[in-house]
Amino acid sequence: MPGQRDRREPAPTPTGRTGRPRSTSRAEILAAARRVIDEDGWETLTVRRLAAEIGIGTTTLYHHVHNKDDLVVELVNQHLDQLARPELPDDPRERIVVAATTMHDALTNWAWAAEALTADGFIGRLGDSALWIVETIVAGAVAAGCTQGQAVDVFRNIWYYTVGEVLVRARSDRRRARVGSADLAFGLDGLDPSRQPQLAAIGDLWPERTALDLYPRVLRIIVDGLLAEAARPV
Amino acid sequence: MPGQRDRREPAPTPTGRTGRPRSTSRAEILAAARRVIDEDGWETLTVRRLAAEIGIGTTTLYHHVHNKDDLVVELVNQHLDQLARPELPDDPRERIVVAATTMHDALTNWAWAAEALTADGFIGRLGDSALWIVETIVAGAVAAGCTQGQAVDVFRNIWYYTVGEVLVRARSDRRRARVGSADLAFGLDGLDPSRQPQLAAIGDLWPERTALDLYPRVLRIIVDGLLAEAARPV
DNA sequence: ACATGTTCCGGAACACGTTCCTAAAGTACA
DNA sequence: TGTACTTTAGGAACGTGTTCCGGAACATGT
Repeated sequence: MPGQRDRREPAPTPTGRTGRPRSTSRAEILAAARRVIDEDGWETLTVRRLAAEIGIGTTTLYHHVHNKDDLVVELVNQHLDQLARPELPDDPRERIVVAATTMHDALTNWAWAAEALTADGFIGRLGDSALWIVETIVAGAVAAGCTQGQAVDVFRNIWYYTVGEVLVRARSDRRRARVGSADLAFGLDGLDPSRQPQLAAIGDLWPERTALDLYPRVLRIIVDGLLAEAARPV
Repeated sequence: MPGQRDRREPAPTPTGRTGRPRSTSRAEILAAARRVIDEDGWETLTVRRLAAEIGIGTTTLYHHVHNKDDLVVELVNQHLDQLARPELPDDPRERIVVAATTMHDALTNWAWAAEALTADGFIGRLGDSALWIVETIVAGAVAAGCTQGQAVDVFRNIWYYTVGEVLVRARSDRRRARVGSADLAFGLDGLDPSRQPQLAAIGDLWPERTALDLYPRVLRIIVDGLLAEAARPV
């Protein structure tokens, strides 16, 4: 019954392979996904929509991709792949900062990438293309005097902070878009000054502060602190 | 407009009300949700299951709760509410650390609480019971010499780090439980030593390092750094 | 008693991600 | 040519969160 589709079957390719030939490829799926996102936005990327875009059955996707998370992680990988490799400074500490900032910016600029961060064990699914960042940070920490174990800690904690920053910001943006008001996004209105005097006093300062991008500065603070702690004899 | 903070009405409004009386209450729903989680685990908490537990129609839930996220956030709020208020030290810096650690521990100990963190604008939906933490941190920063704006920054960045830590750990745990192997959880096996020499060398050190709980120490580093930066004249 | 106004309940239905299972479309060998 | 084997395709169906809308259940007015 199926197969009456007008999709051209790929070349016969009599290369020793047996079984039914694939009608589509993982690459084609990823490309279509990017197309959907670019054209109609991240929110419209559903499995069915994606399948329709290619002209294949919905469930056929699952023979090329484990699940949607997998697909998104792959998209982010692909995206990080095309990232321009920044010039790395000589100072190991600065190398760490540059590498981390690169990844941070890449994740922030593509809002939908934040979705991938919540996928189970995202880091573990990074491709070679993104691993250079991890490698750079760990190597930088070692070069700065850390043991290997401490270097892992350095990366992990940088990663924690980065993920949190990207995620919280992305989620707050989404809520702000839905609610409409920037103040309401953080809900710091209508609180009791007698119980939360400082918060009540701050009030409208909050959204204005949230607009600031302090990532590089705070990142430096964290890196400095971690390296200093590692150097300190226990 | 949403104002779910000032919802203080357990009584079903005895008199003067017109219309059909409620057959259930928000409180009852929350209690049932806790019961389901405690008995059969967080994963089994579905909208239908919850409704069945109470004996009401599935969609009736949505007249008492905006959506499932809302319910979870409320559960976490309720949970933070019952948290023992720790004794706060005199040193403002230490007060910050204690407050942040309290929230961190609360979120880590209840794995399902991590789910709430991914809800849009979680902080903005915190109830009075949890706001004391925010207040404490902000007030502590001010007491330590920060301007109000800097105090907001201090809290925000502590929050970023905390969310990232909790979330990444929770997600890694989940993946590890599914995959089985601890090494695979971070996927640092089978990488190319010529391209990622440091990572390849580290190998099995990773899971062992991940097991460490460095939150308090790194938190202190961040707090110290942020306060120092705030004190530094620009 | 009946109509009106108001509030709440819940079944039907939808879109989503995902799994199962059978049929299709090839190759390899008789 | 036909039969066996192998690999892919995709429809049916499930469980999920969520919305719509008709009607039930009350208080009040006539």
